[in-house]
Amino acid sequence: MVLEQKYQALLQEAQRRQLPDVAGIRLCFQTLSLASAIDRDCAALLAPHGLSEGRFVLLFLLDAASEGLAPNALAEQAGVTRATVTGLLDGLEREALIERRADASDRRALRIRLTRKGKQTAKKVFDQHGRWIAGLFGNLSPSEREQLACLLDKVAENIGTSWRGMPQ
Amino acid sequence: MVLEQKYQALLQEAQRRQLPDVAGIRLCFQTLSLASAIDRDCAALLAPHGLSEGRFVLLFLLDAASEGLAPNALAEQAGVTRATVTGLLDGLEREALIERRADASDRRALRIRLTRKGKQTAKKVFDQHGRWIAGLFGNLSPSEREQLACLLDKVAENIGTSWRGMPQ
DNA sequence: CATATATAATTAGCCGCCATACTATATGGC
DNA sequence: GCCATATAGTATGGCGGCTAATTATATATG
Repeated sequence: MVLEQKYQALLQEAQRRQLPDVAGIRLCFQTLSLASAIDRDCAALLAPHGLSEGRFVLLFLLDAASEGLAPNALAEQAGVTRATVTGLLDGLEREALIERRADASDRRALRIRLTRKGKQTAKKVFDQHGRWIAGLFGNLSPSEREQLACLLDKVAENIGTSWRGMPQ
Repeated sequence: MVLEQKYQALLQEAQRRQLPDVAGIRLCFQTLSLASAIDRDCAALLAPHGLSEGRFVLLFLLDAASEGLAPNALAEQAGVTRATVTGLLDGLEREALIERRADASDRRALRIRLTRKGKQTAKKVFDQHGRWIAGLFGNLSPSEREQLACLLDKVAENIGTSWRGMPQ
């Protein structure tokens, strides 16, 4: 697997400096490079539909809510700020995939609904996205998948614990 | 391991819709969530030094080049555009970690050098960063590391091949 | 020598994310 | 009923990516 250019540069430097645990560093960079590659692939899949990953998430959430959702609910479910949702909705509205309607009972609030085009796009994209993900991990056997999940969990345990309180 | 909020929402929807291969989807989201968590952790480690990940990479490259480097060389080694390097250098210059000097032999070119503060920061941060990474993967045995690297490679093979030419 | 082309760095504008600050509206306590 | 406080959505500005365009300088070619 090819590391991202920046990681290749960092890794080379780490080797030159004979840092301890170069293998661990390489593994870290490999993980990050894979994730970036997946993100890029996903972005390339979504772009022709006028979607980014953030917009896609909102589209998905809205498609599941036939009555529409308020921006603050979208923000909470997507795990981003309301300000970010405003920006993503601007994009979706430009693409004519959603519409903002005033809420009847609260004049501060909005109700976001998919347009007809939004629903059509959603249908097409979800299908494609599902097959894409299935393809990504399709050549791993069930036991390999379990191993991978287990190893990722094991790494995740260490995050946030490994440098706080370090001698600066 | 806890998935990012957005992935949790997507996964729940995938389950509700009974999409095929929910396990594969979960594994994908787990990988992406881990990478995001690593990035966040790294950002938190670097921020007190006035560094982002991009700036850190340049700092690393510059520390290795005692004679300084031109922005275009930095761009190439870091794998970003020269325009991006200009922005990163602006940040590093604001933090007084680097200085831009005119190149003696080519009046278009610059030579970027670390300041004294830049060198000191570099030394501290590299050390801390190295220990941080080592800690991240420190609880994996050699054989587990090899397994993980192998599984990541196997996933990486599928990227870019799994949706091109799909029935849209 | 003059001109065309290539290269170095920057600027400007876009995207998606964030935090912060603002306006409008609801709501609860006195 | 009035005012403090909370909430909804947005505006603003920063960061770090990108592409495309600009300006200055080098270099190669006729």
